Amino acid sequence: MSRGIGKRPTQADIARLAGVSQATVSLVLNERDSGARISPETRDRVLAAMREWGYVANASARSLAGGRNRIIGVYTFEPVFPTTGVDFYFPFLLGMEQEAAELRHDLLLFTSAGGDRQIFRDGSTRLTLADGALLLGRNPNVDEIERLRDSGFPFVYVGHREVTGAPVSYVAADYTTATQELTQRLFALGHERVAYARIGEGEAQPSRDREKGFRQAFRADGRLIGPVWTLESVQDVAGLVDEIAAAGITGLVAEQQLLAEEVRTAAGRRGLAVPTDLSVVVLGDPTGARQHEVDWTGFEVPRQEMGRTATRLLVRSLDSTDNTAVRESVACPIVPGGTAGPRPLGRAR
Amino acid sequence: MSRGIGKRPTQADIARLAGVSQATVSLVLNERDSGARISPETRDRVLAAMREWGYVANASARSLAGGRNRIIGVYTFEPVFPTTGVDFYFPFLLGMEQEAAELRHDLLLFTSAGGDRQIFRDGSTRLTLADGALLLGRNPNVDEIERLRDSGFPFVYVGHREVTGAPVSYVAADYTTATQELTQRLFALGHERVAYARIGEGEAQPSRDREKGFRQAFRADGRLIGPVWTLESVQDVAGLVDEIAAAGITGLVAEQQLLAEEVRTAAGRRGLAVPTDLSVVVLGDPTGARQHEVDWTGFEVPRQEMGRTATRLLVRSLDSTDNTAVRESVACPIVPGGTAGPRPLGRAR
DNA sequence: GCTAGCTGCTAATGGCCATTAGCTAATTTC
DNA sequence: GAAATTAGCTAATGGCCATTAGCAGCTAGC
Repeated sequence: MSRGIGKRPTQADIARLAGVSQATVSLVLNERDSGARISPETRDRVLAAMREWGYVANASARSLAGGRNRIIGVYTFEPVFPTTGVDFYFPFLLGMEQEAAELRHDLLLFTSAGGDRQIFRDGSTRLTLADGALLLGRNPNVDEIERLRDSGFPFVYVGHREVTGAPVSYVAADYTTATQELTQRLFALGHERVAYARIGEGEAQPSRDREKGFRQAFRADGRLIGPVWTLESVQDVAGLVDEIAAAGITGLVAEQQLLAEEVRTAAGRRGLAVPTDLSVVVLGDPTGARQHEVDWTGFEVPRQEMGRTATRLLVRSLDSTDNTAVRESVACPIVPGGTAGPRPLGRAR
Repeated sequence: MSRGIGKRPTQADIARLAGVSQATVSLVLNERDSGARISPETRDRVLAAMREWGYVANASARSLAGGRNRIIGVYTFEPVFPTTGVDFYFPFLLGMEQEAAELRHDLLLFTSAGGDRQIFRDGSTRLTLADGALLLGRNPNVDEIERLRDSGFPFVYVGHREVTGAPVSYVAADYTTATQELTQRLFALGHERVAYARIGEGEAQPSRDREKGFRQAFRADGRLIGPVWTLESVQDVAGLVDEIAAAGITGLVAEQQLLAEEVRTAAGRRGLAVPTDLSVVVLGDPTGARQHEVDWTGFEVPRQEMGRTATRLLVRSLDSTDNTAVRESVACPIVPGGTAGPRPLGRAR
């Protein structure tokens, strides 16, 4: 059955077999409504030859000649699948897959970078095999992103990315609005003294976006902005709870779930229960989360939807000639949970 | 920054800029230990031009010229990610990703087929963009597999595949050995009357492999082969339990977890407890499994390892010129569980 | 001064396809 | 029956790169 082992037939081979020219084979194959016409007999002869010899077009040559490839590259700055990131990345991928399938594109997962993940490698990048790319990762290499942007290669970053120079396209979760809503929900529950806390330096974009939402909530209500505490590490939680008690805080907006968990434990030791004495909302970042028993009030990061949106955006920009940067944000669904309650009464202090 | 929007520089452009020939650019880029030598000054000039203009090689042209692409296609006969299959397919993908990364290959996920998944489409397939492919799916289209085999395109099927005509390469879980072991384990626990049961027609390869293991266990022990029951649907479980009781069966080898669950429930209603009165082992197929409370004795399908092995096999066959079909099987780890106990004593019947 | 050998580069080719200008033969128009 | 049109095809080109044969200029050897 297997003819000419190791070498697949080309259009030229088929042409020779069918007694036509290579161009005719190409025309039959692509069957456009272009000027050229092919008689049914010739067409059938060519198709028969293709079938008999198991002709399959060489996709590389095709893309070289034609341009589009209908392939979307997916590049992550951390290994996608390998264990640690599995739960984090998988929903993004899921969304991309779904949308790509609908838009009739395939996904090329760039995984081969190995240890030090970098897009460019000896002045070359495999990324360009695809028509465009979706970039992913919490700790991207900004230089490389800028270089890619300057190369004119179309891509969409999944996650909020601001770089120097010209802007890049991205899809971001709308942490700001969600944080604002959660904070206002605390206000609505009667909390007067609401604070924000995080672990780490808060320089990352997602962190800034969240804080911004927190501030907006106050501004919208015409209130004086509540305290924002930045802890260096989990060790400092005890001190944080001291401050909470001292300042009479009854509503806490916690950036990380880990932080919320620690606060809950530490507060418990002081006889403060969540949410009876202290309401806590969590801002969707499951980093280092340990337990899953508590049903935290907070929001979800719409990862799957972000994957879909990014894909849609990318394909749209591939279809158009306009290559200005685009941004889109995706709403974060609020999770009601059970850790935000009414302000404790009679707690004068 | 962005020069010549929409068009990336080619080697010819760089060559013109650096005052050399296109071939020189290519040589600098690839820097092989081939015959050609380039002086350091020229090299630097070229590299500088590449950097300045943001040169990136066109991967399609490269693969067209060079041959290998270091891309492995992944094709599934069912959508990979979309919800239902997620848990099923993900471990395979995980294994493929890991192995591909180690072997410095990228993964091209063919997802664009849309509703009716078929490899060939108007006489063409995008699969060949990759150097080879990994095929996946419980309900493959056999015609297409045969056609792909006949086309000479290298691929490895993940799962046991027998087709007509020439054989194809595959990696299969060793259901046979695992089933044999489990059955023998029942023997070792003293069970004299051991039966096999499944839901569905049992024509699929995995089903046949399991039954084979069951038979081998008996043969190895020189026993008369126990009954094999094939149920049409879950409805028939009550009847099955009747038969079990009537035949004095104390050890049951259940193909599907769903079946095991139903048997356990139905047996319970008759006052038969698992494993006190009836030992049940499950053959790794979680199809339709509902609950997870019971710690079934059975085996695991080593999906991740299968993904790795298939990838390794494929790359090895790409590296060699020999393209005969290869097979490999991966052992299924036995899960001790708690549903297989010693034969009930005094149960004369 | 002539040859041999080396260094450093280039011209040319091929890989497979899509596209277009243009050609031939058949058919229609007047 | 000549001119115009049309149907059906092909030759040629370009897309970007890797590879190889070979050329020009130089040095070393005798």
